[in-house]
Amino acid sequence: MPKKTGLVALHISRHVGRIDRKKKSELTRRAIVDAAELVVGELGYQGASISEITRRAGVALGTFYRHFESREKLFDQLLPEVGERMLEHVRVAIHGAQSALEVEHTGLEAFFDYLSRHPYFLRVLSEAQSLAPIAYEAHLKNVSRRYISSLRRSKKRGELKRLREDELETVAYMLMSAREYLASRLYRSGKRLSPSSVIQTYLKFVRAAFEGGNGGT
Amino acid sequence: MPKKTGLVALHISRHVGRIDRKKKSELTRRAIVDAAELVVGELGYQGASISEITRRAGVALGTFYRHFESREKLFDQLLPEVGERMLEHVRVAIHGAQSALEVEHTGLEAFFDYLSRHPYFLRVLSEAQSLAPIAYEAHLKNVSRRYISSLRRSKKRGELKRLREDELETVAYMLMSAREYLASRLYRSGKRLSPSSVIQTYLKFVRAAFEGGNGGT
Amino acid sequence: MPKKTGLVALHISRHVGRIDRKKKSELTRRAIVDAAELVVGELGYQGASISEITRRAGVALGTFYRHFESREKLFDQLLPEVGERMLEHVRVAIHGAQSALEVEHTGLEAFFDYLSRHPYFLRVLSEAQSLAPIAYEAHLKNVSRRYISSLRRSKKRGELKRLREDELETVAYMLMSAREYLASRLYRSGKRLSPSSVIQTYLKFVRAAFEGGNGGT
Amino acid sequence: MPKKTGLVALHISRHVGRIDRKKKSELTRRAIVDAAELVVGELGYQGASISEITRRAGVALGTFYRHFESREKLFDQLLPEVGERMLEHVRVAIHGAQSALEVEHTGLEAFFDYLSRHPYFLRVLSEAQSLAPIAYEAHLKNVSRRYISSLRRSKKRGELKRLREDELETVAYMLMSAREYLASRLYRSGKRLSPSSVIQTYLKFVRAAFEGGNGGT
DNA sequence: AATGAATGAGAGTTCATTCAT
DNA sequence: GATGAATGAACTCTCATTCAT
Repeated sequence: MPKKTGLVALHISRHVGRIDRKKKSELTRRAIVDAAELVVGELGYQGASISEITRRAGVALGTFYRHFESREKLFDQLLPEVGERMLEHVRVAIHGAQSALEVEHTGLEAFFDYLSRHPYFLRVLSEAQSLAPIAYEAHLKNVSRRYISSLRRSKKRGELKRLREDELETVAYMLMSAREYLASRLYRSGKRLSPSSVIQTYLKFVRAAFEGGNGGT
Repeated sequence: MPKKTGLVALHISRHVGRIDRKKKSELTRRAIVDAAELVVGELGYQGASISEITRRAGVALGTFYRHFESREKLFDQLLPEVGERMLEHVRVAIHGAQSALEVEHTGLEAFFDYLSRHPYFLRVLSEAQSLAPIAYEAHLKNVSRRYISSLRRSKKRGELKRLREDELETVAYMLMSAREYLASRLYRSGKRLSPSSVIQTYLKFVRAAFEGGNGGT
Repeated sequence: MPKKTGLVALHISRHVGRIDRKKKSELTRRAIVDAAELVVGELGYQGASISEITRRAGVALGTFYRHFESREKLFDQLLPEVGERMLEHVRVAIHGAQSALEVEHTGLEAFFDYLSRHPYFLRVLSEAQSLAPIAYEAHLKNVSRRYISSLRRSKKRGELKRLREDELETVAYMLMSAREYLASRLYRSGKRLSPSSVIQTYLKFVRAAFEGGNGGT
Repeated sequence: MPKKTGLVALHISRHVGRIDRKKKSELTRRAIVDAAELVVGELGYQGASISEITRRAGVALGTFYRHFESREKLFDQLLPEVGERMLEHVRVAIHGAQSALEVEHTGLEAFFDYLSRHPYFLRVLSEAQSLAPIAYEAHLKNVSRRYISSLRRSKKRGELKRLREDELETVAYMLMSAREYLASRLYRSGKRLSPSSVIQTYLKFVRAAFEGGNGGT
């Protein structure tokens, strides 16, 4: 019995060993991604050297290259990955919203809320446009896909009478860029504006476009 | 006599020399700025090395430091300087517009027109947000000051009833960011959208916010 | 009973296991050596990383260090080991040759034949001179020992009248180097010469030195 | 006068300045090449890191890249450059030799003489075959061109009756490789042989092939 | 005996900046 | 003022080797 158990145990321990290794490796990868978000948030993509990232992640420099092909490849993955966490936060918040305008309202509040809790995210997002364009495109796709289909559903429910189906994409991009930009204004530099007043103005603007009858053209 | 003449001549030549020098120096400086716009437009701020910029400007590397304290300082001045040329183009176009909406319409068309004529400008503009933040702020100030006071004038003429005075700044930022962003979409990457359709949607959106009665809150 | 059987079985299996293990271990070692020849042949000693060698051998990276103390130690053993296979091929071919000249002729043909069948060998051989000097010396010793004693036997049979006993070593080295070098010329780069014409010239050269009366000094 | 002289002096000094700079730059380049020969001679191509080479040349690391595009490009130029100095030494020595055999004799002695005076050259030469193949080819071309035309001239003078015109290239390669190889034997590792005895055997070998009537085929 | 994630020294290369001319 | 050779800190990336499993 002990022998068999021993063997079984061995068998298991081997198996467990592999799982452990894989798990540990996954943890290391996550540590690097988290450190990268931190460092990019503080120093920007340019200042985010591999040595600084690994130093903060608490791993050796060479370890980086077991998890990412290159610095560039990390940056290609960083925003989509941490962006997904932000999206999840917003998704939860807007669940159950009754109208397109409510989605805008709750969504923008949730976005601002996420930013105040994750101060590093905004720089990861905004610098990506120039410095990690592949990541930015991927993230944008993630966001715009949901955004556009949300607008479409609203239109099918009878809202957004002014906007044609084929205009929803441009509208989505305008609103996403406005949100991102207002966020930059709020959470960086001067900060002369308050989140709530910005939200109010944004909503007023959006309401005008979303409500009312057919807007022509 | 010859001496005196010589001296006078020298004096004159010195004087002329100074004017020439100043002129020549100014020309050199301009050559560097122009080359910088070109190089940043092609290779981005990151790829714009001093040696590449001076090579294109046709001056020696060391000459750069006669005109700019450092690479960063050049980048601090680049966008405000070339941005002024873009603004002038737009300014001329919107001169004589009768309403806020017409300003928007003519202004956006002029902006797009400028971009298609100066393909390097867009990258200088959009990358500046991350890579030359001081320049970006300065440019933004230049643009927003004119934008906001234009909106104010419209409001004084009885337009923009929905918007309160203190909301004009936020509105201006939203619209500037939307313009810049739509430009990125149009003049880079996929280009699935046509300028005119984007302009139409943009205007419809803006019209909704600009026209109509008081929008509450 | 089941227990005892179990134990016996275990004992047997252990015994068998040991033989198997030894065999398997030897197979693994051979797999690594073969992979190393392949990789060095393709990428050179410099490009032959442990990870590439083990990848091609189908074993884990760490397994390498069960069989070789270090990368360098592998390279110390590689050429002598694969060189022995080449030598065997030549040995078989020259068996029964009637004169020193016939040995030269058949041997050179067999050498060229081996190279065309084992395209990886030549690089393992020629780069070893710089990059695996210990291996090169060992291989050279293997080759020259046989070569010199073959020349000696010929001399004892009355051939090679021009050459003194103490000159045979230098002659052997000259001929070996010429062979290796001609092989490089033939099987690499330009290949403007044909094997048979090179062999003819080589033999003419050797014949002159091997035949005829005492050459003086 | 002083003024004019001053101006002239200025003019001259400017001109001289440029020449000085160019000269100084050329000296720096030469210092790097010399250091590279030294380091490759001691540590081999593999051990010849840029940092070690520049350290010995007494210049900053970055200076290297003002004179060579890359480490590889330096290695492409190193052997042809230092090889030319060796060739010059040999050229002077064989000047006035009366026969092909005398050329061989004087040339080999001069080669060995050069090697004993420039102990670093041999490794630069022999490792180049594997580690700087472009340089090796270039050097070989330099050497073989002279060698082959020297053999041709001898043949035209009635020597080398055994060898056909089209065999001279193969013969040249055989002899060059034999010389290089014998040099390796003499100036590296064991050194059991003396230069003079090696030269004697080499010459005996060559004499057999060079002299005598038509050797058939 | 086999595994493969982790390590970290060290490589080649870039480039903003300096300064003697 | 203009020049451009020289500088060296800082970067990304490689890979032989170790060792816990």
